Amino acid sequence: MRKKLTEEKQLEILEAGIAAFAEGGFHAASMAEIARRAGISVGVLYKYYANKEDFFRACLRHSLAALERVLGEVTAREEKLLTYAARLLKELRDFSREHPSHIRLYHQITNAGGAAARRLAEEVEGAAARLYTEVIAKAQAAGEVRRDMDPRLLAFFFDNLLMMLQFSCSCGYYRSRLALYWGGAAEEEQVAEELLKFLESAFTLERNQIDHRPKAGGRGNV
Amino acid sequence: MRKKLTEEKQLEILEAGIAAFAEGGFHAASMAEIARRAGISVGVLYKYYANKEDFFRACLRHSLAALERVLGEVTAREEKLLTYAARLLKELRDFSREHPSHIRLYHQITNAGGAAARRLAEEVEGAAARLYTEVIAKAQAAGEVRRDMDPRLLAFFFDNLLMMLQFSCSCGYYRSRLALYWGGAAEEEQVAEELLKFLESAFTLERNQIDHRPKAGGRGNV
DNA sequence: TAAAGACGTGAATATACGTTCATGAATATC
DNA sequence: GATATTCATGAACGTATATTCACGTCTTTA
Repeated sequence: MRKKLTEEKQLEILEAGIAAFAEGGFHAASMAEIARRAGISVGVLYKYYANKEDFFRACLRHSLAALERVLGEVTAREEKLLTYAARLLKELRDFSREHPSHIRLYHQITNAGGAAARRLAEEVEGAAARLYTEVIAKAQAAGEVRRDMDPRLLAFFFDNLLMMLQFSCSCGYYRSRLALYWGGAAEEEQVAEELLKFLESAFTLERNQIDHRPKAGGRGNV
Repeated sequence: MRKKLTEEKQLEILEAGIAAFAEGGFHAASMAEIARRAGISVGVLYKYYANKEDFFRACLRHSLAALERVLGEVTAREEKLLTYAARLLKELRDFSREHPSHIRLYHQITNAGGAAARRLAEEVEGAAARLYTEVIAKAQAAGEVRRDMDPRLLAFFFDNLLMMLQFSCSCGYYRSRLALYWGGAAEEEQVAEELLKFLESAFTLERNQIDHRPKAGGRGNV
């Protein structure tokens, strides 16, 4: 009997799907085009996956698993929050350099891709949310980080900035948007470095105000 | 002769298109469905617009114009940066409460919607980029804001946070993502307020370091 | 009031795409 | 080497939808 598709070939198919879906979303990608890209026939797609949506979910799972692996590898050790953030940033940057389509695909599901897809993504987001919140809460306890803000919101803003940096490196629109701000030859390295400086201040109150004003409200001015 | 569509009707059509395109992107929306929503026949759509893409661009233009108007109304007066930011935040929040689809549509074109659509969006983004950068540079000159970072990047991070807040209020995925962090009953007001605190610190270095270290690099730790 | 012109209508058309299935090639078994 | 079995192939089918156009209706004009 003819051999089944090798595992590498199956991964190749998933990658082709991810690339296709990442470009214009679920509807824009066509099964025939995906098959052509992967160097197989449409029939094979339907032998391995029930239909387009099923295949889409498989692509998504594959992509999110990779993302989750990165996140897991950068578990917080005993270290300063900003050291952790710097490590995270570097890993994410490496990841999006190697697999830009994965980031683009993630971005796609943020505005399309049915309830099932959304739930998958929310699993990863949820894990990140818990992780970041915990790390930040610890840093607060250690007196490293301001205590006048809820750690959950600090984590939220932190993740927002991380996400936008990812998108700005991988997604077409956000890339040129960054160029609008920073000029054509955007040095991602430098942007990441500056983001750390930005975060450092954001996580800190002026030193004489840490520990002193657990409910700071609006104090004077900048 | 039968009267042409009133101007209100034409706006209604645009709004129907915006709502439809905002939901699942260009491909997911169907002309027939849009016509039904607007209470007209498909024929009319093709009398007023050459084709689907032309209509899409018209929707986009209409939507972006509204956004640009808001941005224009909140021009920076002589005031502290954070006062400006607070005003901007409030106006944007009002806008996205009234026209959530406009925000969602904007979000859509960040990952689909051809080169022409992208150029339209970049016009608005470019205007915002220039505006924010200038306001921040002024604040730096006035000694309100740290000088160890490029105003363009400060503006970039600032806009990133604003955008994410908008999305978190208007777009389905981002709404539930915020809920992951902040719990179900997300009080947008409070998130916005806390964002201001976050920004306040981010824009500031510890006071004794303002003006003293124009190239601060990584100083100690949080 | 009648004829002409302007305009909206929605069934009909063409096309693109998801999905299926009859076919044939490759491998295993004897 | 013959047969059976497994699997990929890609043309064919059905459906969805962008687009068109012959028609009907309403308004103007004389």
